[in-house]
Amino acid sequence: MSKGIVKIAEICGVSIATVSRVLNNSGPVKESTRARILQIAQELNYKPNSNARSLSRRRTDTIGVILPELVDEFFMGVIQGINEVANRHQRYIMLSSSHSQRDELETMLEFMNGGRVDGVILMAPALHHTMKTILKSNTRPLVLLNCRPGIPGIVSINFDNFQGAKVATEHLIQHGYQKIAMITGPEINNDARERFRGFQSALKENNINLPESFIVPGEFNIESGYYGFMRLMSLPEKPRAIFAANDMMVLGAYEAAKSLKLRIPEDVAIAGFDDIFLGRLLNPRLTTVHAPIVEMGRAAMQQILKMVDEKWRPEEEYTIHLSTGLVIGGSCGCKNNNGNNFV
Amino acid sequence: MSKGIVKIAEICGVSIATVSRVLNNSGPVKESTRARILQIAQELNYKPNSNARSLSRRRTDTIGVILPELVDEFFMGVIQGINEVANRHQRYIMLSSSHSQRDELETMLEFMNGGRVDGVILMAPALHHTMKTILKSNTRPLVLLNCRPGIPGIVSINFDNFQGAKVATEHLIQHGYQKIAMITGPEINNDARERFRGFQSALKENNINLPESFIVPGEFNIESGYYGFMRLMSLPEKPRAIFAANDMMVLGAYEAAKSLKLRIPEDVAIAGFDDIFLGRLLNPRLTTVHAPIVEMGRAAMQQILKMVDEKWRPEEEYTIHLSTGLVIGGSCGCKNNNGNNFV
DNA sequence: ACATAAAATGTAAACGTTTACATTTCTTGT
DNA sequence: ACAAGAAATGTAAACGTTTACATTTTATGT
Repeated sequence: MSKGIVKIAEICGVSIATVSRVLNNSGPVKESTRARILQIAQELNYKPNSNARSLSRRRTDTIGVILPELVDEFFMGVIQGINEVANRHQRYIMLSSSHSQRDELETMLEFMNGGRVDGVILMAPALHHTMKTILKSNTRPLVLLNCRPGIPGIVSINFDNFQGAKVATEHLIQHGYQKIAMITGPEINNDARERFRGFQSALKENNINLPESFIVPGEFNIESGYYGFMRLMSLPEKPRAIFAANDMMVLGAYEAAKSLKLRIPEDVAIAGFDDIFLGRLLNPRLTTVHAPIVEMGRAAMQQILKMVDEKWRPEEEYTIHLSTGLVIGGSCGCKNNNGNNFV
Repeated sequence: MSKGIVKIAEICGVSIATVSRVLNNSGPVKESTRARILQIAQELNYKPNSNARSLSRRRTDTIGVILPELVDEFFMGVIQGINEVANRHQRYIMLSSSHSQRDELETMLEFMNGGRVDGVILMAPALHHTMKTILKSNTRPLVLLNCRPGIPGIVSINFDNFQGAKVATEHLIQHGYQKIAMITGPEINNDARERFRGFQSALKENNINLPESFIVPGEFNIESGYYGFMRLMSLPEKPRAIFAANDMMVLGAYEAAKSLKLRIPEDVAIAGFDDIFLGRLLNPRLTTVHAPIVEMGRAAMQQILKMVDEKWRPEEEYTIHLSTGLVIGGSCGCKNNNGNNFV
């Protein structure tokens, strides 16, 4: 027997066009037939075949999301925000996390040219140049997370890393520390670079000298935080405070401090960036910059929907900065009055 | 001008059938034309339209994944495993996390009848009965995570909660503790029930009495762990050891212990379940049961692909148990020799 | 050179919708 | 009762593939 819309049409003794009109609320249909069709559809448990539908309408109601990896609390937050807005607008999300850059490119190509999605949210703190050329062709709406490629017609969303880092650093300065070091993030990472710039800027404006040795490179993971801390503390002239480019590295630093029997913040103060869940459990609680990750996911989805639904495209490069905020714990030297430290 | 496969056909001066054959490696094609077609396709940056393709082949190479919420490290792990296998098999994953049960049902219906996916992985520790009726119609391959609905033809994958809980409890018993309490999980949660059963079983086999007051209900979150611990410690007869149904609750318990100035494990020993990242950072490090979450994701994807590709369906109810393992920290009373406690 | 089979290619009908356009059926005012 | 316009419905052509079947071309053995 016939299927889908045709079946309904046969049962109701109308044409498929009428059925389609009812199902999509397009064009006028007599109330009685509308009701009848709706009822039969209900009874048959009918759901329109989305492939046929997408083929015809040339849109899928699906947004592709490409993330670098799926390991972090960080990505979880972004997905959560994306999903939230997607749900609200009845969109589906196609998720892909690519381990290799090869995968990333392949997926992007598929998304851009394969008709699988209406638009793409790409999170890529570091952009392969082949990817850049792909992005320039710019076939479908695209929102970039955590990077600014300088390509017209593309929206990118970033934390205000510069400002956040600056504020955190200023806070350390206000405590009276003069010897402040930083454990940076990977050179290629856009966030990392901006955070470093913010740090520098704060020092400069306060006329605080920054010796080369006070800049140690990290990799955004626990281990590099550990070794970064160790390295700083083995300097002849030790820093009094450390700003770490992300919280993960702070975890390593705490561990290192413990094994060196250094107290935080009495011997060395610390501030981080991201405001991961764990930071709130540290003892002393971590002073850090809150990165609004869920908000980033939401904003990304909202932007992409705007582009898809309203065919809106930015004229030039268009960057949204999500403002960050300082979360004060005890690690910077502030009196830490919260009782959330389990450990 | 014409598009897609037609365009290629025109340029190469062949029929679309030939192009299709080349692109899909179906049927024989002369080597020279094959090469030619492939080259043109390459030049045009051609990707087959997946909607047309799916419509025709009646498969989408996409697997739907429905999760209850997207907040936890737990879900992240599952997705990671799913994604890993999906990548390897060139499949796409459509992710949906539903906050309301209404959403969950709606999404399931769409996935099952809308032709958007080839199969569904559903994680639902508690199953709405409407969902059960939907599942019985059983239109597409389905893998259930963390629940066993007792419906034939459906695969479900679970941690070996019973065994894990039993082993953990036995470990506490081996330390010589006789007064052992448990903070349980939500009644409706399948994992929670099984873990409780394992706990009971261990006590019973060792002839240890379990007073009613030693069973306090929790909600799998930090707060309930906190209050559960408080409640147990305000009993006239306090437990010497506590088994918590998951690690999140342990976090609350640690906090409570701290505020009561009770030492772990000297005053009260603790064991948890899940082996979350955080547990390794606690001081003392948490003794817990490792739940192989990434493995669960992988297994789920593998099963669903088996069902999709080989049209395999289990005759009856079919449950896979992923074995758990005890991770020994210091919270149970063991000498904790690892140096990973940052805090 | 010819019959026969194998290899290569082409034709056309699906797949299940949407939608522009055409046609029929109602209203409504006269 | 009729014309004119509005409302309701129908027809058929897309959308871009895959694939069964038919046809043409090429290779092989005699």
